[in-house]
Amino acid sequence: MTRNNAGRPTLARVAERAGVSVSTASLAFSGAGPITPETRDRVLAAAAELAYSGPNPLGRQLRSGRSGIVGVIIGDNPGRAFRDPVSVKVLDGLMQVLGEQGLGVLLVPGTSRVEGVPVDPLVASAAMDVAVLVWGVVTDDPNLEALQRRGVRVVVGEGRPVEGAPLVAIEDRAGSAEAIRHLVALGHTRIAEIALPFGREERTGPVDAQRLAQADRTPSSNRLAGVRDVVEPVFTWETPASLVEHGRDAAMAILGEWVPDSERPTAIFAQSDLLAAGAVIAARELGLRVPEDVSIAGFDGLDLPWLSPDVLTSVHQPLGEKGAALGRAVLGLLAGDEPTAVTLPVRLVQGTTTGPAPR
Amino acid sequence: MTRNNAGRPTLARVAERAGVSVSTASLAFSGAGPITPETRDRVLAAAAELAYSGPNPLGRQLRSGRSGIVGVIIGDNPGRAFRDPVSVKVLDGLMQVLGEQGLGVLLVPGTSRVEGVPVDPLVASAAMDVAVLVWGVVTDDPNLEALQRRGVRVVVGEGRPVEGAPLVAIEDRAGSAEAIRHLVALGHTRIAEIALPFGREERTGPVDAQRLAQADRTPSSNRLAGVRDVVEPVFTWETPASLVEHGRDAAMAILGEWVPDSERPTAIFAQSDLLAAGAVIAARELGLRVPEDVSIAGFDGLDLPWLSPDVLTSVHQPLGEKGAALGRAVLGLLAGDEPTAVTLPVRLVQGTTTGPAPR
DNA sequence: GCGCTGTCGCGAATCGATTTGACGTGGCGC
DNA sequence: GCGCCACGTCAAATCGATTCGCGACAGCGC
Repeated sequence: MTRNNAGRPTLARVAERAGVSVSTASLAFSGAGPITPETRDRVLAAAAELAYSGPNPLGRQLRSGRSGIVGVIIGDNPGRAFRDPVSVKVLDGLMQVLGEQGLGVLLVPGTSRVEGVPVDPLVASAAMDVAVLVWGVVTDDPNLEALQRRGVRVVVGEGRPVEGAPLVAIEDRAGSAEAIRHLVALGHTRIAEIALPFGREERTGPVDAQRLAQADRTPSSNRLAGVRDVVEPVFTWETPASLVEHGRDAAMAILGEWVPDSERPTAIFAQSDLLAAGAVIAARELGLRVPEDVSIAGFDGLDLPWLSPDVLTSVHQPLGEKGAALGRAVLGLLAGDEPTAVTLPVRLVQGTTTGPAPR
Repeated sequence: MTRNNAGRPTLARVAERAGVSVSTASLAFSGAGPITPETRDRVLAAAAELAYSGPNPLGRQLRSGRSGIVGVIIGDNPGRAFRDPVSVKVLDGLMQVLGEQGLGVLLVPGTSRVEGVPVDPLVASAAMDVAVLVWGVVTDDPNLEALQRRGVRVVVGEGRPVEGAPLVAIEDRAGSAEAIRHLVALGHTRIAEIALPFGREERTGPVDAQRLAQADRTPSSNRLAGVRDVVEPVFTWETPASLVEHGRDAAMAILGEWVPDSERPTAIFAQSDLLAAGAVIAARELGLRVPEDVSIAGFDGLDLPWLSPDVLTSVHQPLGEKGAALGRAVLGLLAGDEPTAVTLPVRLVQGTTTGPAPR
């Protein structure tokens, strides 16, 4: 096994060449502690001659007990997780804040690829100072358990509260309720709903009361509740992920020809913008006009240029700010602050996809 | 400064409790070396009692000289980098391969946020065994220089060859040429081109010969060359990024009303599918039929359900496989293999967006 | 019963840095 | 001129694990 850094100079060699002790050489680089400019320059000169490019992070990390790495547990492999711009924007805000403190983001798959092993090996043993669980922590989450057992502190985004862990959430319930009130105010009475995955296992298809009772995952369960704070939807369809094609499939089932015109929902509330966009596309393909024949509202407030000329009516959530709040929670944890819970506000923004109910 | 792992048990404590030496306890966990089942069980039992969850990765890393971390230098902040599904798919393939070996992916911004500092602090000092430069290495790339100075080995994707670094590329030039030949065979003579960023600084707008001579970045410069292997485009527009809105803007300029019908290009080749999709949307908005009035071809072979009912004619590249090849290159480097260059094949797939030239 | 062989556990060195308390020196105050 | 203080440097301990070579002990064959 070739060692990774075979033959590279060490601080000891630099110190020797500069004619100082290792401790002094360390001071020259870290700047923590008294040292005369001449001594430091001598050390730096020696370093330059040896092509020494600064202290080995591994040594520093062991000594300080910190890796400078924040693990981000993404619900699935990136191929799926990052197809949704929502995740990307949150990650962006998070990296922004962490980057300013020199902290790096380690991407960790949230599902195990290996049968019989509950979590990814990285969850179980990669070096990280804090882990961020970005989406949908469920009860008895195996990742959460593994991390806590290791003593890795955790920040939770959009999940159920975890003892001792900061939580960053948004007003899922109130926002959903607001969207529905908007539809009701427009005269809609037959409102259908396209839901994000809310159960432990993935399913697709219509949802009945029994299935609904198993709603366990956030944020979908909160959004389900928000809808029901206002009306009982006439139809709910469960999707396996927040993707355009699933929204399209759902809307096809909701609006398809087999539904008598008199019973067809006049409005659809989708729990994400990508699902809503899929619904718009399905409506177009079915020859239905949006919003004259059917109104469609989403959740997230994404900018979707390809849906042009339509602009989604959507519950806007501050995605970058959510990521930033997660980042600040991480920093707080590292600084030893008491964990707190943050709930960010949302706001309904009307686009062109909702209008008065057809008569 | 609170140490991160204050009070957590160490291997030494476990060994003490189990009544064995530290070295034996280490063997119990690593499994490398002879140890009787009874001894190992005693150690594991002691570990369980102390809630010791396995060797501290930091200690292990220092000793082995390896961090188990692969840095992925993303050209920009993730907010921009991952808006393109191309990046996501490559990252997915990469993580797949690395994950199997227990290697983690550290996301590193490729641009510095701080004035005067050429690279992100993570590039300069984060622990990583190998760095992957995924997109468009330019000559004198500051990231590349910083990494090489540190002695971090590098894998290059889609860039100019780097001494001692494995390279993974695709047949950009041949693929572009094939797309153009397809258009020519359909009778198109006035072909316009929408280019990915190809210069060092970002620009938007029409491109003249002088600007073209500055083409420095891959893969765009190769695709430019491929087009010119077949015909000279009548018009080239440069975009700042591979995004739908930029493709739309470009196509608006190319197809807009100010262009006399007799001079309007009858076909557009875009260097990415997102750009091509933007062009399709622009054509729709301008009331032009695709492909009757204008043919549009892209590059990447993305699945774009929201472009429905259109399906892009596109040069398909094996994105996941590209990521996997990058991953294998990383593993090869770590195993000490001689670096090699890989070029993956592409393949033109006809969709519904190209057809015979209008007469 | 002696010696040889193989197995398993142990001690100590090592990875590369940080940090603390001690020490020497030179300057200054009284 | 003596003593004290401040400043800068250094030696040594420490972080937590891995690994190598040695030694002890048990079993076996003759």
